[in-house]
This record gives sequence, C-alpha cells and structure tokens, in this order.
Amino acid sequence: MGSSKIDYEKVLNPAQLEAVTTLEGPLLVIAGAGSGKTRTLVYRVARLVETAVAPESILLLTFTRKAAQEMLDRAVSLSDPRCRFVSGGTFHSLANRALRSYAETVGYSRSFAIVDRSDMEEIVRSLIPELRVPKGTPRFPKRGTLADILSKAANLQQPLEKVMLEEYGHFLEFLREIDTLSRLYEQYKKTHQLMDYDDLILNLRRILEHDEEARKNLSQQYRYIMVDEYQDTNVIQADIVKWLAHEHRNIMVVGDDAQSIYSFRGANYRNMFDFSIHFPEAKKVKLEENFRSTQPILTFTNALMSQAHEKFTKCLVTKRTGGERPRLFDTRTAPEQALFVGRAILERIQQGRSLRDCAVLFRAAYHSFELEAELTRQSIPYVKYGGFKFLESAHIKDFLAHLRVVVNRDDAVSWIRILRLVKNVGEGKSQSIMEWMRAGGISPGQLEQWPGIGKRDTGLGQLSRFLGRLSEQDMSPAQAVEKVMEYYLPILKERFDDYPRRQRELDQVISMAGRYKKLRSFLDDLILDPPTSPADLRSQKEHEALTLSTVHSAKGLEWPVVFIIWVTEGRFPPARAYHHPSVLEEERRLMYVASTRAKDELILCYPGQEGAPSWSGHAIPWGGHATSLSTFIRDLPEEVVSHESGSLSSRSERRDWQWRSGNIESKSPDRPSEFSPGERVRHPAFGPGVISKLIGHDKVEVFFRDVGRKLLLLEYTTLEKI
DNA sequence: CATCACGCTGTTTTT
DNA sequence: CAGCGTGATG
Repeated sequence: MGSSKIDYEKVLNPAQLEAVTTLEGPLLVIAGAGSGKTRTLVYRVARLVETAVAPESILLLTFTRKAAQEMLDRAVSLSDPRCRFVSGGTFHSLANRALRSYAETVGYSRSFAIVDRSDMEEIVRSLIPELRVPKGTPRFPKRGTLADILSKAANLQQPLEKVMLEEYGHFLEFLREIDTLSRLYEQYKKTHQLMDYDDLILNLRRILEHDEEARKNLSQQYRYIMVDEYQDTNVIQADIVKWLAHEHRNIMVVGDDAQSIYSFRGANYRNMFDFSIHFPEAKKVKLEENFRSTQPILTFTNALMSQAHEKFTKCLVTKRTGGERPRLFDTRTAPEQALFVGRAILERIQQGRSLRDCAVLFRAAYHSFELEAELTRQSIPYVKYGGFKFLESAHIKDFLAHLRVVVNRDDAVSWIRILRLVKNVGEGKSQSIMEWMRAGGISPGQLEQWPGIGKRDTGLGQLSRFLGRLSEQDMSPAQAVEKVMEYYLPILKERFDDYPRRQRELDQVISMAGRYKKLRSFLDDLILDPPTSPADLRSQKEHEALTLSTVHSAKGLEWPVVFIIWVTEGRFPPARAYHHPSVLEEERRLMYVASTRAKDELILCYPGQEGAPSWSGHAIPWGGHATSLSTFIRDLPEEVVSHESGSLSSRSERRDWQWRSGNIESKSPDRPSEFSPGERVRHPAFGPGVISKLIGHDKVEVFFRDVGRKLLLLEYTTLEKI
C-alpha cells in the first residue's frame, strides 16, 4: 500500500489492526465499550476503499443513520473522498431501498407507504371494534400494549401464544381476540399498501429467501458488508446478513454482548454467538483495551458485569492512569436528587468544566422532568435527547398526511387523518368516504363528488380542490410543502391554542423538504430517520449546553463527566417486578452502557427512600414494589464505588424543595401562606388540580413549559372566584 | 358531529 | 394523579 495516506500500524493497536486488515471472509469483532469500535470501522472502510474496492459495493449497517453518516464523514476526512459513496444506513433503510425495487415479490406495490409506531396504534385502534370484545370487559389491553405484543411476536418470529405466555401472561385470557387482531392487522396493511417497521425487515428477508434474482443482485451489489452494534440485531436481521453474505462471505460484524439493550425489540445478543455457526470459518477478534475511561471507572463497570448471568466478554482495561472512584450518592428522595445534580453541575462549571463536557443519563425520558425544572430555575441551558417523538406529535402528522395521500392513494391511515380535520367530518363520515373512494378508484381531486356530501360540507370541497392541485403537476417537495402549509395553517390555528410553536416546528420540517428531489424520499426519510427533537432540526450547530439523554440515545457517545440518575419507581406487571431476574439483567446492561460513557468522572445518584411513593406522590396501587437503585449497584464494595450521602444539609433547604415540588398535601398545616390571589408564583411541578388544593382556590391560571410529552408547570396565578 | 362528565387503570427504551 | 375510553347530551 505505497499510496496509502494512513500508517495503520501506527494508529491502531494490534487487535484493531487485525480487524481492519482482514478484508476478506467472515469476521466477528467482539468490542468492549470504548475500545475503538467506531474507529476500527472507519479505518476499515478507508482501507477497503484504498485497496480499490468500489465504494458503492461496501455496505455499512448501523443502528441509526446518523451513526453511519458520521463514520463515513470520518473516513472521508481520513483518507479518500470516495468514501462518501459507501452505502450506509440502518437495516430498515436498506430494506426500504430494496423493497422499492422488489416489493412485488412479497405482494406489494412499489409505492407502498411506511407506517410508524403511532400509525400502527391508530390502525389497531380502528380494528378493535371488530374483535367484538364485550364492552366493559375489564383489563383488555390498550392499543399501545396490543401493538407491543404484535410487534414483539413479529420481531421474535414466534407464535403469539408463546410471546404472551412469556411476557404478557396477565393478558392470556384475550389470546383469541389478539390472535384475530393480528390477522386483521396483517390484512389491513396488505389492502392499504402499508408496511410497518417490522414488515420492512421481514419482507427484505422474504425477498432474499424467495427471489433468487433479487438475492443475486443485492449480494452482488454489496460485496463487502459491515454491521455495527450486532448485539442489537434480532433473528430476522441476522438472517438478512446471512443471505446477503452467503456467496461472497465478506462480512464483518461488530458488537458487545454486554451492551445489548434492545431486547424489547426482539434484539438478541446471542446473535453474536450464533455468527460462528452461520459462518464457521469466521475469524474472531477481541478489542479489550479501553481508550475512553479511567481505570477506576472500568473497575466499577467490570464489577458490575461480573454479576451478569450470561456473558462472553472481557474485562475492560486501560493504560490511562489516575482518576477517582465513581461516586454513588443517596439523595434520599427524587426532588432532592434533581437539586443535587443541578448543584453538582454548577460546581463542575466553577471548576472550569464546560457544560458541553457534562451529560446526565437516565432510563426513561420523564425521569429528568424534575431536573429540567431545576435547570430552568438555575438558567442552565440543556439539550435533551430521547423519549419524546417529535415527529409523532399531532400537528406534524396531520401536516405530512396531506402529502402521504398524494404519494400513496391507498394510505388509509393518512386519509382518515386529513378527512377528520375537515369540519363536520368525524369517525363515521371519514370511514364511509374512504370506502367509497377505494371502491370507485376515486382520485383525491374527485373527493367532492362523494354522494353523501351535505350542504354543510364545504370543507370537503376545499380539501378536494386542494388535493387536486397538489397531485396535478409534478411538484418538487419544496413546493408541495408550501402548498400544504397554505391549506393547513388555518386548521392549525383553529385547533391549537399554542399554534405559534407548532407553526415554527412545521417551518422546520418544511425547510428540510428543500433537500429532496422526490416527495417519497422525503417522507420515507422522516419515518426511517426521524429528527429526535425540534432542536435537532435546527442546524446541527453545537450548543454550549448540558446534555440530558436516555441511556438508549446515548449509545456510542462519551463525555468527560457523566451523571446517572436512577429514579425510584414501581414496575408493572407484578410478574416482572423489579426484583425479577430478567428485569435486573436488563437494568444491569443499561447501567453498563450508561457508566461506560464516562471518560473522567462518573457520578451515580438514586433516591434511597425504600418503598417511596413513586407516582404523583401516591403509593403504587398494584402491589408492585418501589425500589431505589437496584441492589447490584448498592451492594458493590467501597473499593469499587464510594457510597456517599447526597442529602441536602439544612432543614430550611429541605422545606424549601418540599413545597416547591408539591410534596405538601393539601391538608397539611404547613401549606405555604405566601400565596395570595392574583399573585404569580413559580412552581415546578404538578397540575392545576394539585395547585388548587394546595392553595385553596379552585381557579388557577397556570404557565407551562414544554418539556416534550409532558408539560412542566413553572408558574401559576390564582384567579378570583367568580 | 362535538363536548363533557365519569370511570378505569397503571413502564420504559427506538427503527 | 392524569390520560384514555365510553356513553350521554347539545
């Protein structure tokens, strides 16, 4: 390699070098956290391109598209601009691309639409009446749960009964109904040319299995395949890999069994073990040297994982010297935890850290609500990742639905959405209009010819003419979104009081459309690679801000200072109570992923009040168990993690947060007397109901701050009783 | 069709 | 508690 810009032997350690220079044949890389996995992939891409492999014939499958893009960008700046032409993306985007050519094989048209999770739930909702569940049946699962069950069965490729036995035992009595639902759902998708996330990969596999030509074409197109985060793939994805690499066998998979945290999606780290069964000649490489964290942090994570039941890796070690033990703080209660973290962040800033150096990680998005209120009070800027699905908020879905029906006329979900936005049209009318259109092969612009149209249905005429214009000419995505905005803005204003914010968000979506030539690619990308927050849409400029993130969204990232907050809560159903081994196992992996994000400093905290009430200040009703930080952390020895108290020192401080967080009950004699009618007061939590009780007024005006799915109350004003 | 009062129920993570 | 679904009422 005389022409190489890169001196691989110098920049890579021996294990990495082996992984990078083994270009032919199957290769399994077991890579511990922070062991330079991404680096290895990037260099391998560069190496392949340097050795005159056509970039288009390299496929890099990652967990998110962003991850693929970042790796390819790095490869470009490292070696060769042609690395830009490497195909990178997720299994889902690969499947989408393939299915746009071969959908007929699996009985679909190539113009099928993709439904996201909320669409799926909407379909399920519309099918439930057909199950004839007697009304008032107690404990029939909610649509979200039903969607979970269907999706899990699809992902695990197991019969409903088995999935329900294992994980939804409390719903077994409804097996028949759910089974029917499953069939109805499949049928619905077929008739309306819809595929959900699971169908994408399932159908890709089906094509690879049954369509010899497609298989040939695809495996010839991608001669060198790399899969990142292999521990997070499921059996279907493993099969896809198997088929794609069956002939040429140039397949490299990279993963860390300990970091498998997507079991809820059917991911199985055993795929890592099974790789050698499908590819017996596979070479194995272990990356064990950690380049990220200090040794005390790694000692902690090693201790954590040594208790795991099934594992086949590795002890993490580093050459980095020094560093402090991770610290574990018992903050007594959840509100104190928020205060504690807020303060600790400020301390780090005073010590010269930048906000960008710090991150706070947690298991579920809502766990940071209290902290967010605290950060707002302290005017600490933060960016939050994970949890709330920006794209699934009503106004965005409504807006996009108008485009989706133009691209795919059969997309019933979107049809019903936009029809119901029309005045005087609800569930009933939208359904019958749908059926009439399907039966007569009516085009969107002919909507106003619906025989059932009444004098008051002028809105239908408007919609009809609008859709007619929209589908007439071959519009660019940029023009199309402008047109939709024109039509939709009045509806938006009427339906939402907070329309200025929503309009701004729509403007951001609109601005994305300019980058696309085809409307369909624009819509597909929004579903397959959704922006995680409105902030994400703003130019990707780095903010000088603290990061808050769910552990899931923090995968692959690192920060000098990492806080982990673990919030007290119960678990449901009882069969999966917190002490259940499978829950502990899952939690342990999460904790592992979270703690291996830290470079220099790791701070864990938990509200230690055992059995503390968890939900809205009430005891957990279903007999589940409230727990503080799982015992597998608390029982770690002092040498590994220092146990400290994070409780607030002074009594007055404690009183202060107590009422600020709404913990004082209405009957409490301690009710703050500062409240007087008409006064505007800052208050961090809970809704008007609580406040009313607290202050003894039944009219309050509240001021919310939008923190995603939930609104956080910041201020309120009492109103005089009339 | 839209609105409201009432009763029931309870996890989260993402493509 | 609060979010959701249901059933009754304009």
